Amino acid sequence: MPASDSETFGPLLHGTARAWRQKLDERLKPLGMSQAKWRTLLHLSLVEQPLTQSEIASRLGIEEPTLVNLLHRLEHAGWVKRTNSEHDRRCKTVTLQRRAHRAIGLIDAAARELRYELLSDIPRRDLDVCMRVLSRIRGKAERASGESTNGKHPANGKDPAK
Amino acid sequence: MPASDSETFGPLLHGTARAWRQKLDERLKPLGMSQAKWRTLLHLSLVEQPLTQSEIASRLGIEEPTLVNLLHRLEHAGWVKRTNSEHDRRCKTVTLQRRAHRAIGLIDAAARELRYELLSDIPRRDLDVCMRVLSRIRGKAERASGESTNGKHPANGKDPAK
DNA sequence: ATGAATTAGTTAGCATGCTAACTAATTCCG
DNA sequence: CGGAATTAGTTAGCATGCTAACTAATTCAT
Repeated sequence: MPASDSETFGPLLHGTARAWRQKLDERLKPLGMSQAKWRTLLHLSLVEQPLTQSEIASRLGIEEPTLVNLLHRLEHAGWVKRTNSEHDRRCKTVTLQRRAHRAIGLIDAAARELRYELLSDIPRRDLDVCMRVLSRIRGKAERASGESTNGKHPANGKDPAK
Repeated sequence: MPASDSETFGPLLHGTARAWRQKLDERLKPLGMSQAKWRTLLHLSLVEQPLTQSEIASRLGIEEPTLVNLLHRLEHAGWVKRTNSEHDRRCKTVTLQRRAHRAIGLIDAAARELRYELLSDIPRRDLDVCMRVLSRIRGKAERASGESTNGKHPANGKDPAK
């Protein structure tokens, strides 16, 4: 039974992502930060123009209600500020507070340090292969909801209970 | 800048795992199931002896309180039953209900089908490389909490607010 | 120009994960 | 034996994600 038994790919993928996130969260905790919050701040710091909430959600790849919640926490802790847009009264734009500008360097350094620890001794070529495989899987999982790539599988027969 | 910019490895890993889980949950939904629940049932179905809760948590790689919650839902929906152990009154053993035995085949087929769709056209060798890389990363992320591999980074300066 | 459709944001409610702090039972040791 | 330490399970409270259903504002189409 090779280490590559594809039965185990799902759990392995899931477990690796979880372990990485947990490790990062553990390191960011003393800074009052977490991966989800940090990612948000980072995206905000990379643009000049303030973004609207839906733009941010889209960049982060999360749903709007998830972001609303996240922003509540970020705003409450003084990392960001929400401002009603002039032009479109539906929109709010989100800007970083000074505090965030000051902290982002530190936070980013912790993330980069972890990345280095986890990836540095893995051969570049293997990493490349791995990233291509992941991209491909993610692409397929995100595209196409119902349609099987092959014609097989009715994929449903009964709806037990409920 | 190649597609393999290691800056993007974290988000890619995280995003791929999320896309996979979401796709599976979407397919299991009509069966009243989800990835977390299904994994639990699957582990229970692979042993003859009923397991205790702590054994299950350990096999699933989740914390006990997380499992307690999960089992509440599984029990409430009639998938499993909890029984007080005779020998050790602290323990409870968990067994599958008939309903679960009947459904597991269906559920497993859906999971296997998805795995096939996502992985089948990826060259075996690439998949092997990818799995080895992931294993290595997970191993490093799970081991060793504080110790940096290099001596750099004071990694802390202020504990803002809170 | 106005009613329908769309878009931005929110709230409510759930699922899945965590840590901290607790109870009850068992085991370990002196 | 009997108190200390350990183990199993729980509760409480939070973070991060989701969908569904809602309000308010804007845009589109007739």
